[in-house]
Amino acid sequence: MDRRPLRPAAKAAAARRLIRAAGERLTAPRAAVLAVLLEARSALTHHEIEATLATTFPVDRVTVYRVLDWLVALGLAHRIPGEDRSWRFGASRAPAHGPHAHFTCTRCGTTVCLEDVAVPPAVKLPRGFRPQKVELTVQGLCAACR
Amino acid sequence: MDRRPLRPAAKAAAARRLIRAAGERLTAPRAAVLAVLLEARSALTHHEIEATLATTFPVDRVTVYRVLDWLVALGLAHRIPGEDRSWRFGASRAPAHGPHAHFTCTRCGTTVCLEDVAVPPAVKLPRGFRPQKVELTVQGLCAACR
DNA sequence: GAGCCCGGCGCAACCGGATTGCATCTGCGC
DNA sequence: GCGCAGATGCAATCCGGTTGCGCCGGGCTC
Ligand SMILES: [Mn+2]
Ligand SMILES: [Mn+2]
Ligand SMILES: [Zn+2]
Ligand SMILES: [Zn+2]
Repeated sequence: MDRRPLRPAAKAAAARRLIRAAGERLTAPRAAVLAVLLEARSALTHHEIEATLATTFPVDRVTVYRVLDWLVALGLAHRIPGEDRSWRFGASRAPAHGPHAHFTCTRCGTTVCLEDVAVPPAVKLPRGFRPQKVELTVQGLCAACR
Repeated sequence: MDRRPLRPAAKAAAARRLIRAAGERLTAPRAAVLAVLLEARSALTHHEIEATLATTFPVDRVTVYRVLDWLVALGLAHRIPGEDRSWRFGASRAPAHGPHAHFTCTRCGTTVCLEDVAVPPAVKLPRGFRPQKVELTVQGLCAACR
């Protein structure tokens, strides 16, 4: 999987700006984790985030978990359940990051957001069921794995 | 969650018939696990299956895992990834059990197959990506939990 | 700039679903 | 019935994620 950073310095600054704008306490681990998500070309597992940070700014794995939870609660990131019983995290770029589909490669596990795929807003449910959220995931092979 | 059996004896016979028809070795744990799935009104976790069997025909939990894998590989059951990092299993009733959506209650965890909800057959993917399977999951509250 | 304090951090222990290794048992073809 | 490939049971292990707790430091107050 390709997760080369896109303009690391700019993303680090953007991360700090986003945290400040949210009125939250700015700490080095928070900025570092969010910067990694902003730089990434795909949604990352906890392990991938930790590994990316290891070379530049090691952060305790529990802290990474807690920062990710916090980012999700804040709406700055979203959590994507995976086939492999681990979660992947992606930055929520737009302020009101709407529902969107995801693609997961069955071979390498890479997961990307499909921002422009419309998720069916409503499906027919059994009587009395109330929908809250719709999740649409496409599985297949990514361009690199074909 | 309601998982009262639907005609247990008939389902047990159906389970044995399905395994025989598949040309596979018929063992007591296999028949018992498949019967539980056929009787269930919703998709069950490994734990729920084990608990259901405990009263009538206790099966080692590792065996349950292995039987479930085997049923999925055989196409007699399908595996639904859940929000809670556990899997749920449902019998695949039709021989060519097509793609269908699922509903998961965010309160009690009950997961049911929505056999009649059309899953979008094709979504626009990035260049070079090849789709294999589409998964559509609706989260919300079930009738009992509202 | 120094001090305070609450919330964030690191560390170690823990949890639970799932997997693996291996010896024993058994369904079923002969 | 026999034999054996393959299924089962048991114990140990793995691994993603969580919890408890003492220390630390970001940011407000003056
Ligand atoms: Mn996404
Ligand atoms: Mn189903
Ligand atoms: Zn791939
Ligand atoms: Zn419910």
